[in-house]
Amino acid sequence: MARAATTSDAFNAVAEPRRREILQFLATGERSVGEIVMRLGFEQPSVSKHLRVLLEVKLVEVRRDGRHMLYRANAEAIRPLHEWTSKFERLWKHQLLSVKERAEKKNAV
Amino acid sequence: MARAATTSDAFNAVAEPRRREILQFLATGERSVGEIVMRLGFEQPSVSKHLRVLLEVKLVEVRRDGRHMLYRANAEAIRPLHEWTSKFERLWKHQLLSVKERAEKKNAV
DNA sequence: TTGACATATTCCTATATGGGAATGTAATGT
DNA sequence: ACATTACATTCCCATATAGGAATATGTCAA
Repeated sequence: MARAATTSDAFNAVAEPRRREILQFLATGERSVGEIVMRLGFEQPSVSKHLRVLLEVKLVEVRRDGRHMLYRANAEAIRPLHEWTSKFERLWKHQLLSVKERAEKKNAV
Repeated sequence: MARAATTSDAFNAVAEPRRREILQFLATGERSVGEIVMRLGFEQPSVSKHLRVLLEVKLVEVRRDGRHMLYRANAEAIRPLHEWTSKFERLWKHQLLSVKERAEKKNAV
């Protein structure tokens, strides 16, 4: 089997750095494709293709306004990622503490 | 260009569901490859290969104990993902609120 | 040394990209 | 109707998988 499709879930969709940039920009508000192109400096077809992937996994939503397609982030779809990573929160806090303690012990000697 | 390598960063590494399962299991403590195979039921070579990817992006660390290789999660490496998703936290709380408000308005009528 | 156990690597292959270039489609103004 | 603006889609291709099967490597025990 090959790698799972980028459209298979939010995890795969946000693995692409440019899609993360687009999402972050959209977090500041609804934007047209042209505005995204202007801001991020990617090729227009590239932006359209990335938006399609984000749309398929519902990370963004669209509405038409005349000739413009206005995209907005759907933060709800990012929540599962946030929750998954949260499972490790306790662990990294603890691990950081351990490192700190070892460092202090060293200094004490 | 093709898709970025799974080993290019943590985002790409955790896009694979099985690697997420392995990481979660390792969050409960240090485990040998055999234990992971037993617990998750994947083929041993598959587990080894996934662990290699996780290792390359430093999501796990290893040490040898006799014939066993003991892997543990390095939660620190997951933090960037957590922080990236956190950027949308305010947004999804707000969006949820909007949905709720619309629902209440509807009920009020 | 030999055998058994534990893990890693290699080879193979179908599949899914992401970028670039070119082209298609939809909506608006005149 | 026609040109223009704003996006979307298609085609092509180099590249990177992930799984399965087979094999290699490393470690300990007798």
